[in-house]
Amino acid sequence: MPRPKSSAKPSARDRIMQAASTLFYQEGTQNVGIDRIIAESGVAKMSLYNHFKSKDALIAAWLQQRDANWREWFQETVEKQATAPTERLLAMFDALEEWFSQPDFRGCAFINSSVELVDPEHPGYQVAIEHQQAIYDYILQLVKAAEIDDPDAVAEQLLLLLEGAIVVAMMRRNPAAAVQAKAAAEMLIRAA
Amino acid sequence: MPRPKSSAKPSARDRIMQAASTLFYQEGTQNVGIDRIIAESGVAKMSLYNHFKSKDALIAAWLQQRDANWREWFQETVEKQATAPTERLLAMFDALEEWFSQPDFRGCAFINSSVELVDPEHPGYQVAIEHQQAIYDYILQLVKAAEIDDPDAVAEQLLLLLEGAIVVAMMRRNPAAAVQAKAAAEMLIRAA
DNA sequence: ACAAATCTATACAGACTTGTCTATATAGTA
DNA sequence: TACTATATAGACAAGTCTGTATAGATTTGT
Repeated sequence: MPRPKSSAKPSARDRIMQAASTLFYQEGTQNVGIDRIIAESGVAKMSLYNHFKSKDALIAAWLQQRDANWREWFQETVEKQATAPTERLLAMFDALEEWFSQPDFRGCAFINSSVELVDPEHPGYQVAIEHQQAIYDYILQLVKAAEIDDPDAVAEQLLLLLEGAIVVAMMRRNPAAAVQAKAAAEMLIRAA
Repeated sequence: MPRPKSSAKPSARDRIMQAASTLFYQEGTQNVGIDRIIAESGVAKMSLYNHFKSKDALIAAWLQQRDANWREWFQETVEKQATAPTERLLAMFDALEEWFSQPDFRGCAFINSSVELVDPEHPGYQVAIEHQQAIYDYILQLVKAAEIDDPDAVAEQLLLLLEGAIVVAMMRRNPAAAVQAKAAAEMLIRAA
C-alpha cells in the first residue's frame, strides 16, 4: 500500500527547486553555490546534476518556475480585487504593496538576475526579458480594455512606474513606493 | 626637470580606479576578480592592497567616485539645457536618454550593486542608498522651485519614473524608455 | 647623491567553485 | 524474486578566489 502523495516526501527535484528558489532569491544566483543548495535540500550532489545539467540550467529552471508562479499570483490578486479594467490597473499597485510588505521581499528576481547574469546569452537572461515583456503585455491588455487613448504609450508608462516602485522599495526596504506609484498611475489614467 | 603632469603616467591608484571602474560597471563587482583588475591596470597586486585594504573597500571607493561623477554630469547636463525649474525637471529625462544611448550603458551602478552586495552592512550598499537619496533630494529641490503642490509626493513619483526607465532601458538594451518616462513626467507636472 | 617611499613581480596559502567519478542503497515493477 | 531506475555519500579534479609574504627595482624628495 503506497503512502498517500500528500504526506509523501517531495521528490529530489522538488526539494532542489525549493531550496534553490529561496536561496537564489534571497542571496542572488552568484552568491549561492551548489553546495549550499544540496545542503539545504538534503539531496546528493549527483541527484542535482541528474536533474539539471549545470548550475546555469538550474538558474534558468528556477526563473521559469518563478515567472509562472509570480504572474499567476499577480493576476489573481489584481483580478479578485477589481473587475473594471481601470480599477484593475490601479489594483496592480495594491498587489505590489502587498508583495513589498513581505518580510523576505528582495526585489524582482528578474531584474536582479539580469544584473547578475551579465551575458545576454545566458538562458536565464532570456527568461528575465520575457518576464518583463509578459508584464507589459498584461498591462497593455488592461489599458486596451479600459479604452484608453494611445494604449501602448500608457501601458509603457505604467510599466515604468511598476518597475521603478520595485527598485525603490527594494533599496529602501520600504513598501511605501507602491502608494506613490499608484497615485501617479491614477493621474496618468485620468489624464488619458 | 619633472615631466609635465599632462603626459605623466597616471599614478597606480588612478590606474586601479580606472580599471575597476569599467570592469565593475560592465560586468558587476562579483563577476570581476582582483586579478582582472591588476592585469587591466598593469599594476602589481601589492600596489592594490597598499591603496585599498580589501576588495570591498575598493568597491566602496569606486561607488563613491562614481556617485560624485555621475551626479555632477547629470546636474550639469540638466542645467545647461534649461533654466526654468519645470523645464529642468523634464530635461532630466533627456539626460537619461543620452545616458541610455551610450554603447557601454549597463544600468545604474547603484541599483546593480545593491543587488550584488546583498548585505546592507556592506560599505558599498550604504553608498548606493545615499546615491538614490541624493537624486531624490535633487528632484525635490527642482519640484519646490517649480512651486508644485505636494512637492514630496511629486518628487517621489518622478523618482519612480526615473528609476523605472533605467531598469527597463537596461533590460531591453533600448533607450526609448526615457521618452515615455518624460511623457509621463509631463503629465504629472501639468496635473499638479 | 642619498634615503625613504612607492611600485613591481612572483610565489604561495587557504578557502571556495563547479562538475565528475565511484560505489552503495533504496525504491517500484515485471 | 530479480531487474531497473533513482537516490545517497563522499572523495576528487581542476580551476577560481582573496589576501599575504618576500625581495628587488624604480621614483621621489631633500
